[in-house]
Order: sequence, then C-alpha cells, then structure tokens
Amino acid sequence: MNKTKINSSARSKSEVKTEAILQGAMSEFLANGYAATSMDKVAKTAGVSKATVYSHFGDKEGLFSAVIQDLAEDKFQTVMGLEKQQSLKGDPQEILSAMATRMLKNAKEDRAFHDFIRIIIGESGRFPELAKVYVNNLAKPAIETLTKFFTSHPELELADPEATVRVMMGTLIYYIMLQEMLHGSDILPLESDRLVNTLTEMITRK
Amino acid sequence: MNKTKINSSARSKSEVKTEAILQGAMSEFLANGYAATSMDKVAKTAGVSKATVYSHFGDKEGLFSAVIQDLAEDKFQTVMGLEKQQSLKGDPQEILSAMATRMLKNAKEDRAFHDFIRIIIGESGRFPELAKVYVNNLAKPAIETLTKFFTSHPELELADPEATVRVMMGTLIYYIMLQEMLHGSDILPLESDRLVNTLTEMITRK
DNA sequence: TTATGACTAAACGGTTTAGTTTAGATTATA
DNA sequence: TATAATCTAAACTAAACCGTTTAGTCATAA
Repeated sequence: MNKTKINSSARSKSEVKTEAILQGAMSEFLANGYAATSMDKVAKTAGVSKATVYSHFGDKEGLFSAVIQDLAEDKFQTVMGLEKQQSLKGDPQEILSAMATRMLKNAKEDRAFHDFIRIIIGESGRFPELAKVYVNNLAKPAIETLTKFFTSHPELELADPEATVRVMMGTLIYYIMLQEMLHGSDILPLESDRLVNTLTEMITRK
Repeated sequence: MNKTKINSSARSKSEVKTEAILQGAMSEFLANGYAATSMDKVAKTAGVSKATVYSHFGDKEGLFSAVIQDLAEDKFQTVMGLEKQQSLKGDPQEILSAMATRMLKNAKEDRAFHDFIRIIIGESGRFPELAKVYVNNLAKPAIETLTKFFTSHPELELADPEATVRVMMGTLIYYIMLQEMLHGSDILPLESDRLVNTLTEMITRK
C-alpha cells in the first residue's frame, strides 16, 4: 500500500486550489473590473475560503496582478499562437490577407479577449506595471513577429517595415475596439473584408 | 435698489452649482474610474454638499452619465475642432501629413484625453450606452469628416475612402494607446514621424 | 500517536460606501 | 415682510468592503 507515489504525477492539493482561485478571480475581475470586484465573491466563485485566497496571494492587488500575468499568457496564444503553425509561404498579399482575416475573426468572437483589453486599458492609469505586462507579452511579440515577416519579404519593397506593422496592427485593433468593444457596429457598420482588402492593397501597393 | 435684473445675464445660482458638480465629478471619475469614485469625494471636490449633488443628478450613475456626455462634447473640440479652421487646400499629401502630425501632437500631451479614453473603454462593458455616446459624438464625426475629405480628392484614387479612413484613424489611435496610455514608449519606441510618413505614403501610394 | 500544514466556515473590526433625512441658513421674489 | 426655493452641514442607515482571526477539520508523515 505505498500511497506515497500516487500523487507524484498529479498536482498537489495546494496547486489545485491556486488554480481554482486564479480562475475564479479571473472571471470576477474580467466581469467587474478591479475596484468593483470583492474578495468575498472571488472566494465564493473559486469554491474556496477567503482565508485561503489571502494565504495564496497576499492581498487583492497581488491576486489581480497574478490574474493579469496569467491572462497575458493565455491571450498570447489566442492572438499569436496560430500564426506560427501557419505556413508563411506563397503570395505575400494572400498571406497578409489571410492573416488579417483570421486575426479579426478570432478577436471578434472572443468576449474574454474584449474584457481583457478593457481591463488593461481601463486600469492602465492605476496599474502601469500591468499595462507593461501586456505590452511586453502581447504587443511586442506580435509586432516583432510581423516585422520579421515583412523584413523577410523584400519584394514588398517596404521602406519602413516596423512602421508598416504599426499601421496594420492599429487598423485591426481599432476596428475590433470600435465595432465590438464600443458597440459601434450598428452606428458605423463596416464589412471587415473591405478593411482587410484596403489594408493589404495599401501595403502591397496594388 | 432693483437687484432683480442684476443676475439677468448671469447664470442662476443653481446653474453655477450644477457646473461645479460636473467639474468636480469629472476630475474624480477621470482620476479614479467609476467604481472607485466616492460621492462624498465628489461633493467635497465640487465644494458642495452631498445632498445637493443628489438633488441635481439623482444618483451616481446619472452623474456619471452627465459627466461622460459633457466630456464627449469637450473632447470633440479637442480632436476635431482645429480641423475645420485649417485650410484643406494644397497638396493632399502635405495636408494629410500635417493633419496626422497635429492630431498625434494634440493627443500625445492631453492627459485628460487619455483618461477619457481609458474610462470609455474600461466601462464600455458595464455602460454600453456611454460607449455609444463616444461613438456618435467623437468617432463618427471624425470618420465622416475625413471620409468627405478623401472623397473630395479623387486624385488620390482611393478605391474605398471610408475603409482608408479607418486605417488612418486606427493607426493614429493605436499609436497613442500603445506609446502613451499603456506606457509602451520605453519598450517599443517609435518616432511619430516614421509612422506619419509611412501612413501618408501608403495612402498616396508614393 | 502525535505533529504539521493546509484547509474550512464564521465572525470579527474597522472603514467605506450610496443614499436619506433633518434642521437650519441663505436667497430671491412678490 | 412674508414665502418659497435652494442651499448647507451633519448625522444617519444599511450594506458592503478588505483583511484578520478564531476554532476546528482533515490528510499526510515521523
């Protein structure tokens, strides 16, 4: 009856609780923002006692910080993950168009992503360090990956690949913000294909 | 001693109070966000009793709504006001470049504008109506004005002027967000001139 | 068996919140 | 001068908040 090794490959009880707390806190913070989220509710949602929350994460700010770090890794997969498995061969214009279309499609439906961006921007004045976590873990890798792609395609004849990347990212993100996050699609409708076509034609000077 | 008419051209006392409350609430909401702003502090900042705040605006949400409406008008002047007085004659490329440069310059330094965008996006999940106030009063007029400008310059040969406007606005706003609001200028530095040049060359296909 | 570490529910203290009420002061109008 | 409206400070309610503490449970390990 050697039970000692049974848990060797499983996570310890403590790790399971930590994960539960992070998940509960994530859904609460994303739904209500920092100030309007109560630690009692977090504990309840996580299915854990409040004392356990505090023993694991110190205080509300520490928990919030951990949640944002976690989300930054999650959302990196969402935004960038598929890019790598996708072949970057073929007609650059087609690749560009496909990339933009897929990014828009992914970002459009991902409510958790909207809430994540909302809280990052909304709290960026009071939590500048967490805004930098977003910049370092999401914006920077996305920009660098795209810049490498542009640089490795000299036939595009881009005078300033990095600035071109900013144009592309800004165009796509502002579209998602205006149409989805700010509920502008009724007021300012715009087919996403039109945006993607215009953007890729501007980049490739077609 | 006919004092009756002394105040005829001045605002009534009640209007003065209303204005003071709006100003106090504005600075509190912009600094702390909705949830973390207390009505006691608003009254104190406005130099007014809390009962007066409630008699004028009903409740916290009503006051917040009034503040956002007010700000949307204010910021409309900031973002769009100068455009009209500026001559739209001459080389389109130069006009475009000058417009983008001025918009970036204005938006870069305007901390109240950053806070305004922060709160609009941050609260857009819980106050969708206020997000629409932003879209209707700021985004929509800006996009329409620029679209008219593009349309009135057929020599630019833009296949889709409206989509082109989205590219331009998105590029500029995302730049401000990343560099200033999200404190990315240390991590991802980028001279604004490079962005403006790339953008205008993409639009004019230079 | 005893000790340890991690958990629980529950209550705690002290602060803060949104919003109301009271009683009195000020002001404008007639 | 009388009246009605509007303001004030201050106390108040009822609830929620963060964070701590208590008393007790449970599983593992020496």
